Amino acid sequence: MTFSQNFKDDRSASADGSEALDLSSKLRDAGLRPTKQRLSLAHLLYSQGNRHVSAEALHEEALGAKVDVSLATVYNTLHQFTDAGLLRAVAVESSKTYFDTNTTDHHHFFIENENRVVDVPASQINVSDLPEAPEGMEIARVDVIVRLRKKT
Amino acid sequence: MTFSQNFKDDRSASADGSEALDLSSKLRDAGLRPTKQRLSLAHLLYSQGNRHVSAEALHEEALGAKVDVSLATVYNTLHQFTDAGLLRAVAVESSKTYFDTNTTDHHHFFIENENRVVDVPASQINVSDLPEAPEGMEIARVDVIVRLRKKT
DNA sequence: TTCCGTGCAAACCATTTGCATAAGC
DNA sequence: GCTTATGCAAATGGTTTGCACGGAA
Repeated sequence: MTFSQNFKDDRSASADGSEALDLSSKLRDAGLRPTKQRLSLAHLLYSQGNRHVSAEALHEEALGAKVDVSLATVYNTLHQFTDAGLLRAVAVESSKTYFDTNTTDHHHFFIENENRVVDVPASQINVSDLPEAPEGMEIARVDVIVRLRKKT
Repeated sequence: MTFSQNFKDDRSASADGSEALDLSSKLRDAGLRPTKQRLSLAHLLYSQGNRHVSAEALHEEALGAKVDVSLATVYNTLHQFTDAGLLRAVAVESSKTYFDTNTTDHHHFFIENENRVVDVPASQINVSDLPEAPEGMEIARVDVIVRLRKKT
């Protein structure tokens, strides 16, 4: 369920193949066939703690790790993972979409001049007195984005 | 649509001068030459209370009102207004950028299936216990987006 | 074998840019 | 007149789609 943030060997599966099995079942549980590409991307995404990646960045990372995937497949995979609840799309005003490997309740810093997203644990921000949702609507989620800029 | 709209609390509504003069000075004060196109777009934006528009929607609205502007000029104008503090860009995950005529402190509902943005007064949401900004950074703004979906 | 997933390239859509013309001052 | 805006069309950048091939069940 949760992934250790301290992987000593982050490139290859452990000797008994347990990480590969973990990822396989994670995908299978989500209704996704554990194909080579999906497993490789899942490994890149989930073996380094919480991350915020764009499709393009993940694609380059994959190529750098000798994982041969097309950009289209990276997009498809990111969306499939998101639909399956394995990832979460983060809304910032930049034109790119960022995918967050942390799907638990939390918020974000957005560093304006670097276009970078950083997690803020839900416990560190208190949001209260939410307004009522209009008739027939319900609150799906509350996102808090704390925009940071360089101090002048 | 008309110049004779009711403004309950709008202090910029003119007492003796025309609205055109108001908009002219508003633009001038922002360091922008009050050209025909900018005045027309400002009129569309600011004569109907608070709005959230996309560039394309504003362009169509302008054409419908017999205001002849190109889409490129609409984009340029929206960004100039935003840089000048007359508008605010709203970040939602939709691929489009929305511009908000309300530049005061407030938050947003985002209606997921309609891709629509609605203001929430700052007074209706309480955000506290914000985390420290990292070294050398400061908090530029805190955006709260309450995502709404149709109740099932 | 039957599908589903993948790769590729072309398509798409929102947005930006370069450059010649037109408008403010 | 000198400068700044505008319009157009072409370029861009992120993302998506259609279709033929290849791999998983």
